[in-house]
Amino acid sequence: MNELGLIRVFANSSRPASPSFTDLLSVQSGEFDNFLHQEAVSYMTEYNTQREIVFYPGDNQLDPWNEGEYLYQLVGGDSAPPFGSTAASHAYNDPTAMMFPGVLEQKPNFLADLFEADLSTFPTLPSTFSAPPPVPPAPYTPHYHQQDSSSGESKRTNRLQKKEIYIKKPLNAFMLFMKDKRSTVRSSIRVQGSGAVNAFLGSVWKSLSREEQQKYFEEAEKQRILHQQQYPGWSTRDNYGKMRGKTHKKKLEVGDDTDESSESEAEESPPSKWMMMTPKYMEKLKASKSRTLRTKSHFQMNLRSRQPPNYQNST
DNA sequence: TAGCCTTTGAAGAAC
DNA sequence: GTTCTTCAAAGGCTA
Repeated sequence: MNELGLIRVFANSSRPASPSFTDLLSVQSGEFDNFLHQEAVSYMTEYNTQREIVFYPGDNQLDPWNEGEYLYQLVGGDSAPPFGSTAASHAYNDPTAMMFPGVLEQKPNFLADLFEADLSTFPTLPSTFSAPPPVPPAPYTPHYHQQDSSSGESKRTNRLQKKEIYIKKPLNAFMLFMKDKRSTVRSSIRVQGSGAVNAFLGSVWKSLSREEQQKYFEEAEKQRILHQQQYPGWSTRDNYGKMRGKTHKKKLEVGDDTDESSESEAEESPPSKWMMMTPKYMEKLKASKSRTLRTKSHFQMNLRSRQPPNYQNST
């Protein structure tokens, strides 16, 4: 198992739409190896008032998603204790010490020092740095099952399948990505519920390059074609309404925009810290300030701008 | 035990 | 043609 890990530390509770994961993937490809061997801090960036530190104490081949990968986010902001305080020390020492035994024994105030330090003294990627040839990506081997009722079926579709023959929609690229990465992320960020995990994976997905997303689009297209062959004549409309429940009712209410701005939003539960860190939440916050008469449906459409699928080249 | 939450993408419905 | 809705997965939580 690789003894690798990374820690991302945010000085504030908000952060911009992240270039960070792309940076991370650059690390994955080995670009920063020379630094990593020498420095505990692999990479750090600063944008506006945020500081992000990718912490990588290891010298193995990098793959953030391999077994042994750890990701921890220390959320700062108003409610976070000041760095250097006992509480803060506890907050970041615990997971870090657990992840990187020995590191903090040598540098007990490591993270606090980082936040006090002059960023310019830390290693960044020099423009003249000659990166080694990129590591070719491993062949994609998804470890999930399609139409396999024996493993982890969703509660709702499982229920429906017991009642009648129910053919599920093939998974799209993002769903495949989530299925592939969920377990790793869930164990890493240590949050309960899939909501936060999915929110995080959504932001990760958007930070991936098209090349990195491509394998999932290709796999989704393969599954779509296979599904078409297996169930000729089947259409997604066949499933319409079969999941209908409170969700549907709620969305219908949202569609009635006569008073949605006052009531439905007032009834929303406050977002978690984690959610407040997601780029989507920040977009939402920004949009809600300028919103006047738009309906919530319009609002959602704006956030979820569509992009043409990019699997055409793969066939 | 049903539904919510939360994400993106695809497809169909509605306009 | 554009906009909107639904459903794919996951599992802890709530009513």
